[in-house]
Amino acid sequence: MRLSQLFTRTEKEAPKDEASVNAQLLERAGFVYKNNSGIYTYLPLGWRVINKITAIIREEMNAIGGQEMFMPALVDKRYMDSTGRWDVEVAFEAKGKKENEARFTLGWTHEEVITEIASKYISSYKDLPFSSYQIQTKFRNEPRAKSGLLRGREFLMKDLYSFHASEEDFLRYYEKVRGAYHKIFERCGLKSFYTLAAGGDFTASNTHEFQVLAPVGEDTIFICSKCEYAENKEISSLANGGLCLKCGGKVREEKSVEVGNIFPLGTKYTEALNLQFTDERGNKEFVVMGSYGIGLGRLMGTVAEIYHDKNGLIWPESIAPYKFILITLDHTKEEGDKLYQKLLEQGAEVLYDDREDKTAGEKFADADLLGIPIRLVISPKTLKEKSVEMKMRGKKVTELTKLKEVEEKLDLS
RNA sequence: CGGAAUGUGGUGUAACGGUAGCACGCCAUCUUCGGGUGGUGGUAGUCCGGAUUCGAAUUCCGGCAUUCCGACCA
Repeated sequence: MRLSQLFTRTEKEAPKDEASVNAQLLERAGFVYKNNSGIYTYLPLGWRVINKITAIIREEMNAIGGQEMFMPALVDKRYMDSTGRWDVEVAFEAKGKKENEARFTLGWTHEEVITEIASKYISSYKDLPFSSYQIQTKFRNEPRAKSGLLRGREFLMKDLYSFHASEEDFLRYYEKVRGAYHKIFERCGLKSFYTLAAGGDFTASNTHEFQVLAPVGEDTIFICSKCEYAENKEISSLANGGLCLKCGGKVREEKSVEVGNIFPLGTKYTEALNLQFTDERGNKEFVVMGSYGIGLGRLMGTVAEIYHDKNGLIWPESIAPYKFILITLDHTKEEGDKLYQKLLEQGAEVLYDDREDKTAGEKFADADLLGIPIRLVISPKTLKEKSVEMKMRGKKVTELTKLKEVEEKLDLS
């Protein structure tokens, strides 16, 4: 992508109507646009990041047998009535303009919907286990959207649902999802703490959250400094400075962002929607269920909260919108074009700052703000050495690489 | 939903109740060319509705929006 063609532009000053670091940087850099409180557009650069995250999530979900599908965002009232979740506070209602038309909720979760669908295809223990996920916009009328992408009213979510013949089988899968989630967050550059928590509207039993430590987080968790056992403060029996129940290590209190959660649902939904199967002995049993969520925007926002410096974003390579940013200085566009073509031919993801009306300072400042991992500079200075200068975002050192050797020296994939 | 703050060109800001100004951006042009270069000309604004007043960006009332604190948070 040529920067001269990119339709967004960076902003020198932080927007005055955003206080959180993630929103300030992502808006300044042109990754997102705020349409309303808690409602954001992903602009081209931001959408690339989302797609990177999506790809990672898909890989890990597929690896544990999740089958991707896509459910309606308009969820008929009958679904939510089946479990008494029509009148929840966060639900948006949607209906046509005419009187007495069907009423819908804008999907804020899909347990009811997928359970009904599953009831068509699951009738025997042989049909189980089964798990399926989707990546879709969720709508929740949050009483207070806040912190940029961290708590929105409309947001992308990966929701996975699993169905099992027994509690034991469910628990085995639960642990698999746990592993997959840790991998996902790790691949996005985040260290997540597996945290015992409450289930809210979803289930009466305890659930687990994946928490990433960050001051901006709205959750407070207790973590054992030794074994990393963690509990959400809202249900915790631990105390700051106290001792861990598991290993006796010292417990500390931290602010954190809930980037994912996993819920044991038991038979709450399968009973409500009468999803039963016939077991080996011919008995009818209710299917045991779990649901597992990850907010994509929140994940992206959390990465921005953690990976930045005073000059801007610092994307982990795995989810950066582009791996390289190529800058030309002082009328070296011709050589820049050549290298850009070469990189493209090698399949490299490169953002090319070919703007001729910008000074070196502006280009460097933009490269920093955008947070592209590897910066390549071509200038009269480097060309004298028949080289291109390389610098990693967030590091001070630069090194020269011969133009001829770019392909061998750089990992272009 | 309770509390607080703030709404001025695209962005960030200034203006005692009395000419809406500055910087950045953008357009044109010249200049400069390794960390937001310098000049000249141009472009564009008081959230919405009402009230007070000779006169309202400024005061008052109502609304809407955004942010923050709290409640809530699958």
